[in-house]
Amino acid sequence: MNKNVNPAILRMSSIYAPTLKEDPSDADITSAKLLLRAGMIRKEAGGLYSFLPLGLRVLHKIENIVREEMDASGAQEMLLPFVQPADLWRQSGRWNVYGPELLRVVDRHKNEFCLSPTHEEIITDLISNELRSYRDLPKNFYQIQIKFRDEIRPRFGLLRGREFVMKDAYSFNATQESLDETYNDMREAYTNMCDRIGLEYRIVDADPGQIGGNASEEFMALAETGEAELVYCDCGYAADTEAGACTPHPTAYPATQMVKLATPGVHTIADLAAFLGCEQSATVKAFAGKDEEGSIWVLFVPGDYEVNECKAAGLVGGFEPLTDEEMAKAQLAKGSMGPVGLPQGVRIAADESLRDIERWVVGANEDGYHFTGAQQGSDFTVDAWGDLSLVRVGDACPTCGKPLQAARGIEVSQIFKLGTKYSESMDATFMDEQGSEQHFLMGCYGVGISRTMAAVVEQCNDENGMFWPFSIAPAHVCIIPLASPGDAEVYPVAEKLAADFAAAGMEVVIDDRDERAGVKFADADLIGWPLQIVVGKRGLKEGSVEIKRRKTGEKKLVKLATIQEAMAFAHRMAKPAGAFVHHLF
RNA sequence: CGGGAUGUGGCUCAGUUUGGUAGAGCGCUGCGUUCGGGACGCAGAGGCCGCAGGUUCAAAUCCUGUCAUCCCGACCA
Repeated sequence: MNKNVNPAILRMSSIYAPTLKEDPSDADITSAKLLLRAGMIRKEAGGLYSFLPLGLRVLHKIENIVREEMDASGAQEMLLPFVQPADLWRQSGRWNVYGPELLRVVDRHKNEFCLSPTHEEIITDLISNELRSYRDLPKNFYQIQIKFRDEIRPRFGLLRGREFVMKDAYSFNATQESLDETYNDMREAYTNMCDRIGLEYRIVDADPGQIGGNASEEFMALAETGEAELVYCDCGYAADTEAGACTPHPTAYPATQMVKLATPGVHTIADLAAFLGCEQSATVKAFAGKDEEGSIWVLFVPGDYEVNECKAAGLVGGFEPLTDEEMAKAQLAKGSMGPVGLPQGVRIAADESLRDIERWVVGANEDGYHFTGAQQGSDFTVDAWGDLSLVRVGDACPTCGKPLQAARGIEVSQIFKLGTKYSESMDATFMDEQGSEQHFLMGCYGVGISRTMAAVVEQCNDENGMFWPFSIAPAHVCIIPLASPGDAEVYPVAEKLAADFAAAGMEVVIDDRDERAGVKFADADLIGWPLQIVVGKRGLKEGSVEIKRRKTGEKKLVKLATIQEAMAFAHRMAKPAGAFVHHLF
């Protein structure tokens, strides 16, 4: 094993980074293909990856940025156990709720444990014993650790692994104002992280969902390959499509009494509107599902909108669409459901916007028939009103009214106000100023570290490979000597450059392999070092080397003397990486 | 968990329909010629064809089971 004479300089001749010419056949998304091809990660099994040296360098850089921002926010780092006793999960009630995604194991004493998918239980248990007074609050603890979730279908490389690296933080606050403050601090810290990492992202309103909190936002890295849909507006508003506020404008169908119409050949809302010669917005769409207790609900939204199942869950308390069999069993006529004459016990929920529409055009709960002019209050009554529609592109922005635009994104992090959900179930309390026991107000704040790495690649790639932002690149500069190792003309210059860069605080790698120029160029492009410096005989004749910016492809011949000056400058200013680039181009 | 597809040297794949004992390209080793955008020649190494049964004189190939991977659906950082 060769000792590395200057540890600040990476050597391609010894780094374990086996690059591949072809895409591995089981890689299904750009980031996975490129990270695998660049020798940064390897797949062990479905959703399980090894990080090779270069990949780990990137991962560590992201971790450190996250760590710095968390520390700056006043949060304190901890490390909680990865294997957790089942009892804690039984206390919180999630042992049964979590389902098969929670991987359960039994030890030699037949005690049950789980591989932690998240750490609310253990942190709450940990601090509840010793964080006793309002004087100790607020506190915010975080850790960077592996999580395990036994995904139904792991895919998309690091974007949806079963095992993944996450930063999770949990805050404990005495008052709502304090929780709001911590939440905002986290929001700011996350904004800083995303900016430093170089992501193109949007902060979107998210669905607090079953976690039971009352506010939540997600940081979405914009990418066509993202799984999440979002709507946004130039004014800065953005929301997860599932959480986006939606204000449809249904129109009234002209009718003064309820009429039952035979509607042969009508199967869809479009058919119905055409049959009646009206806008789709003048009809009402129905959708059946059941709540947590199994009670059946039929939801109604304006005909030109879709039902938002996520929001429905919030309104009626858990929501699952009925299967065809369940609908038949409940005597619901698929395709012609309406609020008039529903079976006993079926409840009705409707979109807020329909409140102002007195008479509806709806199914007659009988195949081939519809009602026009079904009257609210007399022909039927609505049990629950709420925002139930799925926001569409072009809808008015809730803050400024301009038409919303659509995009896709990768959820790289999320911040939550949990409230007392876990402190109540785990009975974690503190003593307030009045000397009475209170449940902690909690917040939780997660960053998908390994997912972020993949998200960056999804944004920063071209036909030749990746290009890393300076802040998280495995190294800043790759020096490429175009000669056989030991060449007396080229190598001394290349080595000197490498040493000078390293001395000035740059992370530098030298491609000292005995490879042809094409191989070195191709690998450098694939791995995505932000800067490449080609040292060849051609340039050296004039005392210069070629500098290439990977991201833009810009190339420039630069005199060695100029580089010396730039390094001296960067050294004086104690500003490494960035300062070089500006001075060299 | 349903529907579809695929498992063949390190990687990407052909061969399976019509059974006859395994191939190509890349990569790897050695020698030579090359050397500013994934070079060329010659000589090599490397596979009980995912696994387990079965049919057959004979199975990568046909049958059964099983495991894994990928795609499409319901869940999620």
